[in-house]
Amino acid sequence: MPKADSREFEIKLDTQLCFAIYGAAHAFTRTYKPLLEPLGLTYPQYLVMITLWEDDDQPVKAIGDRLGLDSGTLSPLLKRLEQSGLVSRKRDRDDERLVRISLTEKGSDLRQKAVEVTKAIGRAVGCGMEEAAALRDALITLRKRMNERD
Amino acid sequence: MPKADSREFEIKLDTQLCFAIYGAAHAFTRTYKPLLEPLGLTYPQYLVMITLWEDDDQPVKAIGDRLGLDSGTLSPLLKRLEQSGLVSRKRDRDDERLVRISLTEKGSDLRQKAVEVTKAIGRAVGCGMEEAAALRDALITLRKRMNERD
DNA sequence: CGTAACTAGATTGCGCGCAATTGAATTGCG
DNA sequence: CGCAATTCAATTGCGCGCAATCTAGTTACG
Repeated sequence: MPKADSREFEIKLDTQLCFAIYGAAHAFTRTYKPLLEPLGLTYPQYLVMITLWEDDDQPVKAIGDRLGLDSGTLSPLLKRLEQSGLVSRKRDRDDERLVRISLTEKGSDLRQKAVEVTKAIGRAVGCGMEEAAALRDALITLRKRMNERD
Repeated sequence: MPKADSREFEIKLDTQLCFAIYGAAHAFTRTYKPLLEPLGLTYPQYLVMITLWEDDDQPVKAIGDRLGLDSGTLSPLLKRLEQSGLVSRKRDRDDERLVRISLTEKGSDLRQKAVEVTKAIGRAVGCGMEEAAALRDALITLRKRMNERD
């Protein structure tokens, strides 16, 4: 039994929740990478495309709120998606501060291939829907608690 | 009930486990950041320090295996830790391919402050030990399954 | 009306994270 | 022994992720 003294308190990597999350996050990106490569997307770009498939024609800010990313991340990312011909960027006529991001036809069509990626990931995760859903909800709860406290 | 056709299959961001992990990982780094700043560490640097507090004088490769990072990430990171005076880097005498990383006295001493960070994170997570441990184990299992399949 | 506060997006700078390449040291095999 | 294959670390290049700063457009308030 370790003493309460700071000099004796152990910091064990394997017991830390944060390290488990860190590792799982990397495992996911590694699993996604080869699946998204044929679509010409990185994982964050894939997330942006999902938000657009859910709701087309959104301002950058809305996408950022949805994904928890700021313009420093999104501006160059969206420029790359535009370069790939998947989205278009136009100023909102009524509020010229806004840049609205819309799917091109190519971007819209990509969704069909993305569905296969989602299914492949489901197989890679290799656990039941309920188990995955429970884990997901626990993580969402955790995130909310952490965001509240600071 | 959506049809099995790819054109109809929905990809809902909020139902995706990967997005929950992605978000939780970012929430953790955001929570760690202000706590680690006084120590002059980033979160990945903190992970490296933990592995060294557990086992001093390790080759770069061993640290990489432990954390799942490669030399492309570790080389510059370790150089910054050396710059901060927390670690030293010396070639192994017996096998000159290896660079052994050791804690300096300053690096060793930092552990006491790190203990307080760990405790603060525990409070921020704001859930019981058993709950956190269960979540952690579920994530470790998930990671293992994903790494096996590719 | 006009200025101050606010908001949206872009840019810069820095630190990962990872693939690919390089170079040096070591091991293995004929 | 000698050469090929392997291993380790460093480097390069690219894409996030985020803080800080900047510019332009909008809103609020006197």
